[in-house]
Amino acid sequence: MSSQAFETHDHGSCIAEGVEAAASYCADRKLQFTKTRQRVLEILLSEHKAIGAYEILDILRAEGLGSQPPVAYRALEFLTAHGFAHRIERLNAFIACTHFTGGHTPVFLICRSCDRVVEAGSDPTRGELGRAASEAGFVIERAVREAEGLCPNCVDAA
Amino acid sequence: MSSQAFETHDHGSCIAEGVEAAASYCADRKLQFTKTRQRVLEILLSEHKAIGAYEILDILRAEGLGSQPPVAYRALEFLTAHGFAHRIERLNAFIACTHFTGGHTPVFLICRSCDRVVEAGSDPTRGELGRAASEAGFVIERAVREAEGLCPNCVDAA
DNA sequence: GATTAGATGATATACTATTACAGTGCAAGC
DNA sequence: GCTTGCACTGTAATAGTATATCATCTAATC
Repeated sequence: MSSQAFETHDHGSCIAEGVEAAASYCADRKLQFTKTRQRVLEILLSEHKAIGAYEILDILRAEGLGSQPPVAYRALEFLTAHGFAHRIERLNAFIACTHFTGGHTPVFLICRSCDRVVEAGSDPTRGELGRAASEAGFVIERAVREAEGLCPNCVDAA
Repeated sequence: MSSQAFETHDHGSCIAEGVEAAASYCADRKLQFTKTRQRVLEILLSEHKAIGAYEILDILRAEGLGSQPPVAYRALEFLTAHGFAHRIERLNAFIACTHFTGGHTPVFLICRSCDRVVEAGSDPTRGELGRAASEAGFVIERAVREAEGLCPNCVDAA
């Protein structure tokens, strides 16, 4: 399970399964899973780290898939809009979704030492944010929950 | 109380109290509450909205307090480092602290319609983030909890 | 074949943030 | 009084992130 991503795992299957899930989701809904979109998703899946739009763009450029910022941002917008990827606000960067089940409200744990980012599921109405919102009569549409700190591996190393 | 800031309130006292609290905190600790720092705090206190660094800079420039980005960023760094202001990651912008009590882990409710931002206190170890972190053995150093949606006033208006 | 919606290509620009270095003012200790 | 150190300021340059705009293309539909 993905909340275990701080541990070693069969990462090849992360990539294969992620692409497969997105492809079949798109096929079902007649969405265009174009070459650029697929490649960006693969790039995001290649590591459990957040990757900046311009870093992605560099790779696309090297592969002849586009050279201007909108190319990367359009693909990222598609991927995030459909839940295949998430934006990490704290880092102004993006990461592949590892809890792809349709709608969900992710929580992220960002290690400042090894840069790995782990996604965990959550209930948007619970937690401190949900409590504050219900007390104030606020209707949450999107929640950002990101924690920065040290992952178990880096805590042990220190 | 500040979680009531979606409601009408005596806003003049928000500004006066905020500046006063910061001034006395700095005096106690021999921190320099310089003119630029104070002015930036006043600007942030002037509305319960997040304000961008360049918007602040425009005001400083008009008042002859500095014209280059580092002027604004230095003041903002001072204010956020000492808890007088917070950065809203979702908006790449800043807001004055309304729960100034030393150390705390704020939660923000951002109205996408009227742009008002309300701060509520929280316990960093509780909530969905705390739960995910403790399950993963992750040590949280900084938490970002921001919800975007509609405040009570804007829900009623819609 | 005409229309339409979604995707792409390309240019330009806007917005956000940091690095670097020179200069200034002030207080502590000699 | 001098100088040393430190925090703050001034300024220029640059790095990093994101969007607007407009033209073009392509596939599905009518």
